[in-house]
Amino acid sequence: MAITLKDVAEMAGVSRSAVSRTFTEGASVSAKTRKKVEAAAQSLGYQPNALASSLTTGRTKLIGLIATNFRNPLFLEVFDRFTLGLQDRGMRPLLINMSKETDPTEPVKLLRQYSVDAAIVASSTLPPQFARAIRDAKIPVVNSFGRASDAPDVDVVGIDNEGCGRMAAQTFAARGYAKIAFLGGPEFATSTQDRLKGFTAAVAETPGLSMTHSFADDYTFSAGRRAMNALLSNPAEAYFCGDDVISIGAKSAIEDAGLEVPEDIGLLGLNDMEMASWDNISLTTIHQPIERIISHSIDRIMHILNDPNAAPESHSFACEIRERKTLRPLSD
Amino acid sequence: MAITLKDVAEMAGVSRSAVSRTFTEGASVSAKTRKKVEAAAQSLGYQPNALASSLTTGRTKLIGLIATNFRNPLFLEVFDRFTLGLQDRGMRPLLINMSKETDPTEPVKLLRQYSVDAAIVASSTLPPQFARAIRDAKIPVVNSFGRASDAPDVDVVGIDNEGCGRMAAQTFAARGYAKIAFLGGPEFATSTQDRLKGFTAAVAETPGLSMTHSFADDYTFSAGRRAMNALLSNPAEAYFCGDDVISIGAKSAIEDAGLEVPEDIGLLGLNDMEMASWDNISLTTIHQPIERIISHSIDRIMHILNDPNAAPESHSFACEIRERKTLRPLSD
DNA sequence: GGGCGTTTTGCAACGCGTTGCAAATTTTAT
DNA sequence: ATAAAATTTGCAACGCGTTGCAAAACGCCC
Repeated sequence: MAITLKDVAEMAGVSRSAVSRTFTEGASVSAKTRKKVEAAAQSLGYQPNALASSLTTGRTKLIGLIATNFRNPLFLEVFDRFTLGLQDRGMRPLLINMSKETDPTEPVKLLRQYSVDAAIVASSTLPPQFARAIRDAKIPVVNSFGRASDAPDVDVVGIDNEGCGRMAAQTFAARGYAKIAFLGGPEFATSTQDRLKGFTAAVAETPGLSMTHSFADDYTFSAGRRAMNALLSNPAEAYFCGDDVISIGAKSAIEDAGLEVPEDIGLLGLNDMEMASWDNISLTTIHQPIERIISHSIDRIMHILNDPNAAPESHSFACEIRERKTLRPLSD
Repeated sequence: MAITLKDVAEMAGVSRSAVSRTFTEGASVSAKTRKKVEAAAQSLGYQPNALASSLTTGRTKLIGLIATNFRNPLFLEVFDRFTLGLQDRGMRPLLINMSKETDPTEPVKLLRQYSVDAAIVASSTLPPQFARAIRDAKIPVVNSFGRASDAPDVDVVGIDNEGCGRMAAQTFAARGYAKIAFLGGPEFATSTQDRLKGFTAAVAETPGLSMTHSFADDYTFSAGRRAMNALLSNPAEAYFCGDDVISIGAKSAIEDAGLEVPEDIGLLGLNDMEMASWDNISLTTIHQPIERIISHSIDRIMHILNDPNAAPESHSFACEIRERKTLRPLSD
């Protein structure tokens, strides 16, 4: 069927090894055989079979890319950057959709069946044990958007969620909001928990601040809307939402109730996805440096591949406020 | 390193073939050897190596999924549904990002190196020759969101773009708009061309209608905004935009200029992505049945895999208007 | 031209499973 | 119990490349 090594070898009048070596970086072939082989390969349209070669080399250049939030606009950028970044380094992303399930058994099986070189868990909602299960199967893994740790047992790169929580509360305080609230994403997510922790701590440290908290059960417009509707009977002055889309849903509920943002209720999002800056949305939000998170994640993967015994590291990037129109201006 | 067939065979005290057959659908193994083998496999944690087996079976269950519009929110649904649909059928998507390039040589090489069983070109902007190049490499392919044809040389599933163009013009006419316009997506895309064709035809057939046309150079908010800004010196009464995000960008430009939608200018989108229905956007748009397009695409792929000589088919789904708030109500 | 050190080359085995075939075993029929 | 049919099993070759090793070819020096 397809053209193989052997075909090229015969046509070029050399051994199969010679052909193999011409296609192997840094192998020993004389200029003249290389020439012959390349000519033959060219004329036959030969493409080395990456999977066959992986059998002996043990490298497939396949990277499992596991994600959960397929419907969240943030992931447009995430997929775009991961695929491009991996492609640039000669790796191929094998995409695994875990939005329906959180049990690691199946995906781990799959990663092994396809002998991926490594896996990236790109999710802020999968529990830490998910990535751990992959590591336990001896597959190098980094958990992007995961929970930072001082003593990580798996590589993690993400943001400083606690810091974001603090920043949110401080931002509210600086703008004169006193009765503030945390409207997180799914409660079980570590990112939500950590942000709440930071938020709560900052409130405790700042005189005059009081808080309540609640959660949206999904990173969606309708979940945000639902959650805010439930709060409107006795609303806080400002809400720190777990995500931009949740914020937008919340805003919709607020406006439907005849209230205004930011006059009646302030809203602070998180992520800074592209649409947050669109002027009919114009959401004040905490920017997450996705580009850096992803390029660092890929760097870690490549690093671990070169040094399989590298100790796991945890890296969290700081975030910053993007001032737009859903929060009162700074009070002076 | 990893557990192999041989290990299991030794532990179970049977031949390698026996083990292989236990894991092969419909192979002949007695109940008692199967039991022994399964016990051994279980205790060793054996996972058959899909890539090694692909060598002899010729099937990898890998499907190349090629996309271009990684930043368009429509693709959230596209990726979600494709990955889930393929997973359900035991296939694995190998994701290829072609947003930076349109030359098929590299991706075709890649598809061959990884011996994908088939490829899906999920793009309305890649030219038809792209999918054709894959077919020429003897890789089964379907072009989702591609250009329909009476005599397709590649499987295509998409929407009736010409019909959408007509529908847009007729919708405008029915609402009393006379001076209407087409604000397409990228001009080179066949989808844009076909819609323009249908739009133009319907204008010609309908007395009292006049039209102009122009293009946004990308499926983005800023491209839509830019394009509309250029038109505002002498605007039409209503615009049929090539995409919802373009519409949203256009709306932003209109409102910035102090005009109102739909009072001053009507806007009709296309795609009906989730955010179009959010009430702070509330875009009247033409709904594209993505779910059906994708499930039909996957069905075609599976069909071609079962019958490699299946003649290419072209299937286009009808679209329908989703009435919201960017167009005047029906005049009676 | 002979001797010595390098490079290049091919052989053959290997990686992990699959499969045609013939031998061995089990089942069924008599 | 025996013969015939049906099933199950193992052997060995194969799929496509890679790689350690020894042999061959090359280059260099005297």
